Amino acid sequence: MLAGEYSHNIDPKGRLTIPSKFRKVLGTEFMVTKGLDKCLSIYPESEWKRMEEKLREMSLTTNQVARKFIRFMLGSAVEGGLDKQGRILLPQPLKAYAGLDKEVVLVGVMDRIEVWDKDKWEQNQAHDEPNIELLASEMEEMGLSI
Amino acid sequence: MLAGEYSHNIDPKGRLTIPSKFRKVLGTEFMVTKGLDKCLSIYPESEWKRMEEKLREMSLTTNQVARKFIRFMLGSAVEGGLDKQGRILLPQPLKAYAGLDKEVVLVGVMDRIEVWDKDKWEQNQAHDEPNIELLASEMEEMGLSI
DNA sequence: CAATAGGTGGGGGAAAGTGGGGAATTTTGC
DNA sequence: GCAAAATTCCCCACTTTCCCCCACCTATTG
Repeated sequence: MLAGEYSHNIDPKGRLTIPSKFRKVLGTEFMVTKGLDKCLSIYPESEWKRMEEKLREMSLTTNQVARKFIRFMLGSAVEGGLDKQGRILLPQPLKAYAGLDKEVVLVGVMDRIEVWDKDKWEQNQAHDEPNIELLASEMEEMGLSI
Repeated sequence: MLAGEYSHNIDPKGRLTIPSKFRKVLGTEFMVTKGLDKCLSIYPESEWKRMEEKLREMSLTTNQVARKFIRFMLGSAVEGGLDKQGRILLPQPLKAYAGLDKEVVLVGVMDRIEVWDKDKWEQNQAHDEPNIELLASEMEEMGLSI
C-alpha cells in the first residue's frame, strides 16, 4: 500500500526522483495522469488496469459526463519510465496542469501516488486540517470507525 | 490491550523509543499516522488492515470528503520500522503536525498508541480533568454508560 | 549491591536524493 | 536528405539521510 509524504525537487532537466519506498511498490510499469484537485496521479500497472476496466464499464452507459471524465483521465495519461537513478521525466503539459515548478510533494494515497506543487499542497493542508475533526465525523457517518 | 502513559524524549536524530510494554503488543508491523486533536496515532498491523479496507471501499465513491480524509490519514502515514533499539524514526511532516519537539508522551488507547507533545498533553489534562464528571454525564446522554 | 532491562546518545557505513557532463536518439529547419 | 538543435537517458560525483552497532546512564529487581 502506498503511503507517506515526501518533499522532492524537480531538477533543472525536468526530472523527478520517485522516493525509493514508492519505487518498490510501483515496479517498472506505471501510468502518469492528471488527477483530481489539480495534482498528478501515478498508478501502478495493476491499479491502472483496474481503473481502465471501471472506465470501460462506464463508457457503455455513454452519458456525456462519463465521456468527459474518461477523456480527462485517459487523454492525459502517459506511460512512465524510470531512469537508472529512479527518476521520471514529466511531460510539459502535465507539469503545467499541476503547476509544478521545482519543489513538489509526493504523497502515497492507497493505490496511487499524487504529485503536488509544494505550495499548493501546504495551502490545502492549512485549509483542511483545522476541519479534520469535522471531516472525521462525516466519515464516521459513512461507516468508518477510527 | 494498550494502556498507560509514558514520557519519552525524541533524540537529536529524530528517533523515538517505543515503551517496551507497547512493543510487545505492537509487533514489528505497524503504521504511524496523523490522529485527531493534533496527536499522532500508531496502529498495530491488524487494526490498520481493518481501517484500510474501509478506506478502500470509500475511495471508490470518490467524493471529495472521502478523498480529503484519505489524504489526511494516508498521506502522512509511514510503515513503522523499529531499529534494533526499539525506536522509530519520525518523518518531519508528522512531527510538525503534532508539534513534537523533544519531550513527548506516549499513551495507550485501547487498540492504538497516541503520541503527544508533552506540554500539549499536560494542558489538555489540566483542562479536561476538572470537568471529567461533566464529560461522563455527556457520554451518558449519548447512551454510553460505563 | 550486583545484575539486568529499558531508555538515550553518537560514530560511521550504506543507501537515497541531487545535479551535471556528455553520448545517443529524435525532432526540426533549411 | 542532412546538419543543427533539442531531447532523452546513461554515467559519475557530491551531499544528505537513514539505520546498524556500540557505549553509557538510570531505574528496577533479586
